[in-house]
Amino acid sequence: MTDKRDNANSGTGPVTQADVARFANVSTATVSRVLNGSSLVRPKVRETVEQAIAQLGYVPNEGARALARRRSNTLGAIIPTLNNAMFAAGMNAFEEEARQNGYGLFISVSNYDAAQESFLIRQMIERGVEGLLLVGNTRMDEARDLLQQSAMRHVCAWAYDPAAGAPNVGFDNAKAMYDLVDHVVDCGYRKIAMLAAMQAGNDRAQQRVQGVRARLAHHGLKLHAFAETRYSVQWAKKAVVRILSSGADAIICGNDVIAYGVLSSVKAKALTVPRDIAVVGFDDLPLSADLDPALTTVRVPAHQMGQRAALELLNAIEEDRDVRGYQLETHLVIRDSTMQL
Amino acid sequence: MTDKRDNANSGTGPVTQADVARFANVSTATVSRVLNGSSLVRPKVRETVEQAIAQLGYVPNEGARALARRRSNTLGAIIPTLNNAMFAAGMNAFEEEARQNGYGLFISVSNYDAAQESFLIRQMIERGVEGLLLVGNTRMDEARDLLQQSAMRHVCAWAYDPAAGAPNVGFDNAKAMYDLVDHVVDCGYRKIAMLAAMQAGNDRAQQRVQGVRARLAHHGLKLHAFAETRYSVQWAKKAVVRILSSGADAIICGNDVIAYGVLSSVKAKALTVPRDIAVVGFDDLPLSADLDPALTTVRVPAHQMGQRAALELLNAIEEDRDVRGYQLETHLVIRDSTMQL
DNA sequence: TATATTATTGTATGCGCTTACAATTGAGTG
DNA sequence: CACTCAATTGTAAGCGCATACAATAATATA
Repeated sequence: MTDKRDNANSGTGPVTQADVARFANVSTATVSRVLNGSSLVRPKVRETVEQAIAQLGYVPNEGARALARRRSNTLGAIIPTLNNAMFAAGMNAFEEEARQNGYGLFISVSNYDAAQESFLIRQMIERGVEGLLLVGNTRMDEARDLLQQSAMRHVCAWAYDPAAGAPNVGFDNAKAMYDLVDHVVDCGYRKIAMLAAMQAGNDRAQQRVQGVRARLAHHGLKLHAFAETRYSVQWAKKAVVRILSSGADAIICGNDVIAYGVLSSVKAKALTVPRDIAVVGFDDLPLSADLDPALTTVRVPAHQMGQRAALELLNAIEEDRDVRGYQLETHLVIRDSTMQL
Repeated sequence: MTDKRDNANSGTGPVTQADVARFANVSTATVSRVLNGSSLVRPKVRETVEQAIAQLGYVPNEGARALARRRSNTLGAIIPTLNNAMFAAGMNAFEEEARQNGYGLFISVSNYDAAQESFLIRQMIERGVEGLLLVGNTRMDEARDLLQQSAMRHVCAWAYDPAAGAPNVGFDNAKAMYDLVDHVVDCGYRKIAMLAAMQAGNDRAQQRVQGVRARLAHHGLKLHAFAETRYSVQWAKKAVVRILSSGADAIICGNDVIAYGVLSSVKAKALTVPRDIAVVGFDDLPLSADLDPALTTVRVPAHQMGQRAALELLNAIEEDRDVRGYQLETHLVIRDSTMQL
C-alpha cells in the first residue's frame, strides 16, 4: 500500500521528516513548515508535501518536536486514586479540556502516599509536562522544592485555601460543611456525630472534620461521637456501630460512600431515617439521589473542577504567567435523609 | 540553596547534563553512564558526579532521553470514559502496573466516539508510546491501518474474542451472560426481559445482548421484552417502564448502574424483588452488594484486567515480540435480587 | 528590461541525551 | 621496567524536528 520509493528512507525505523522532504523534493524546513501550518509556503508546494506525507504514511515524532521547540504540549496529573468517582470525574473533565486545547495528559496515581507523590512529581518534571495538577495542599517539602526549583506551573485542586502557598482550584471543604451543619441543626437534630474519612495526609478530610467541629461550636454544640473509616461501604458499616450505640440522632459522613454504609447499618438496626436519625453525605455521587431515602449531601463540582484546573493551567502557560487559583462553590442538596423535626 | 557555580550553565533554561559534566569535570558520557547505572564507571567518579547532580539540582530530560534511545518508556491508554467505575478501576490498575515497571502513562478518553478514538490513536503514535491499551474490538479501519503501519503494540481490553484480529485481554461478554441466564432460568423465571446499554459502537454491550438472546434460545425461550438505555440510574428508571408494563418476571440489565435504576423503578411500582420480579446486573460494582436487595450480578475483574493488560504489553515490549491475549474469567455472584421460585 | 522588493525555500545549527568507537589509564606479567 | 590487556573515560555522531539566517525565486517598480 504505502510503496515507499527508494528515495524514501532505507527501511530502518519509521518514516521521518527527511524522508518526506526527499520524496517531495524539498528541504526538511519546508516539510516542517507545512506541518506547522506556516503561511509562508506556496500552495502548490504545500500540496506536494502533503501528498508525500500521505504517500509515505509519515507520522511526526512529537518527542523530537518537543525537544526542538522546548514545549511538550503535555499536562500532568497526580491524583490519589482513580477508584473514587470524584477524582475519576475530575480527571475526565481535565483530560477533555486539555485535549481540546491540543494538550496530552500524563497521569499517575499516588495511593495517598506523599512520598510517592514526590517521586511522581519528579517524573512529571523529567517528562517535561508544562503544567501539573495535584490534589490538596498537603505535601512533602521535597515536593515543594522540586516544584519550585523547576518552576513547574501547577494547581492544587480539590481544595481552596487562600492561605495555601500554591494556587488552588476547588472549594473550601470546611466552609461547605458549615452549610451542612447549619441544615442539620436547623432541622432540630442535636446529638450530632461524624464518621469521617481517614484524615492522615488528606487535608480535604481534615478540613471537613474541622469544618464540622467549628460550625458545631458556633451553634454551641460539640460532636456527640466521632470515628474515621476507610473509603468503602463495608468499612463504613463497621465503623458506624460505635457511633450508633452512642445514641446519636444525626451522622455527618465524610463522603457519600461512607454515608451509604451508614444508611445500610442504620436500617439494619431498625432505625428509620430521617425520623430516628439523620444521615448526610458529601460529594453527591450520581447514585445518592436514587437511594432510599435519597441522601442529603453536598454537591461537589468535580467536572467543573477538572475543567477549571486545566483552563487555569492552560491560560497561565499561554500567557506565560503564574497560575491563578479559582474558587468553586458547593451546593447543599437537601433530600430525604434529613427532615424538619 | 543550589548555588550554581559559574561554570554551571549560564542561567538560561534548566540545568543540563552538560552543566553537570562541566561541574564534575567529566564528560557528558560519564554523567550519562552514572545516570543509567552503567557498571563501568569508577566509584569515586560516580560519587563526584552524583554530588554535582545534587548540587545543581539536575533533573534529566526524559524527552531527549527517549529521542536518543528511541524508547519512550511510556504506555498509552484510550478509553471511552473515566466516568464509569469499571474503566476507572481498570486504568488505576493499569497505571500502577506500568509505573512499577518504570513506565509512564498517557491517557485519553474517546467518549465512545470511533472517529475520536482514531484521532487519539494517531496522537499516541506521535507521542511515541511503546504500547497502547484500547477498549473493545470495534473500531474504524483508519484506526486499524494506523496501528498496523506504525506496528504499534496494543491490547484490546474489556473483551475476549479469539476471532478478533487483535490480542484481547478480557472476558467473553456473551459467555458471561450465559451463566446469568442459566441462573435466572434455573430459578424458574420465564418472562425474561433485558434492559441493555446502548449498543451502537460498543461491542461489549452488543455481545451481552447477543449472549442473552443466544442462551435464552438454548433454553427454548426468547426475550419477553427489550430496551436500551444510557448509562445512568435516571435514564434506566425511565427506560424500564415499558418493560415493566410488559409483565416481565425477570430483567437482565446491561450493567449494574442500569440495574440500580431498574430496582428503583420496580420498588416504586410496589413490586417486590425477587419474589415478583428478578433483577440482575453486570459488573458487580462495590455498591451492588450493599443494595437492598443485594444485587445478583456478574463480577468483572476490572483491576485484574488493567494489570494484565499492562503486563502483556510490557512483556511483549521487553521480549520484543507480539502482544499475546489473555482470557479472564467472570464470576456469577448470586445475591438477593433473584431467588428459587 | 534592469532593479528593488518581497515571498519562498534551503542551509545549518542545536534541543539534551545515548552510545559506538577512540583514547587513555591502571594493573598484571615476564 | 617495558609491555600487554582490561578497565575507564572522552569524543563525536546522531536521534527527528524547528528555526534563525542565508540564498533564491517571484513580483513589482521605474
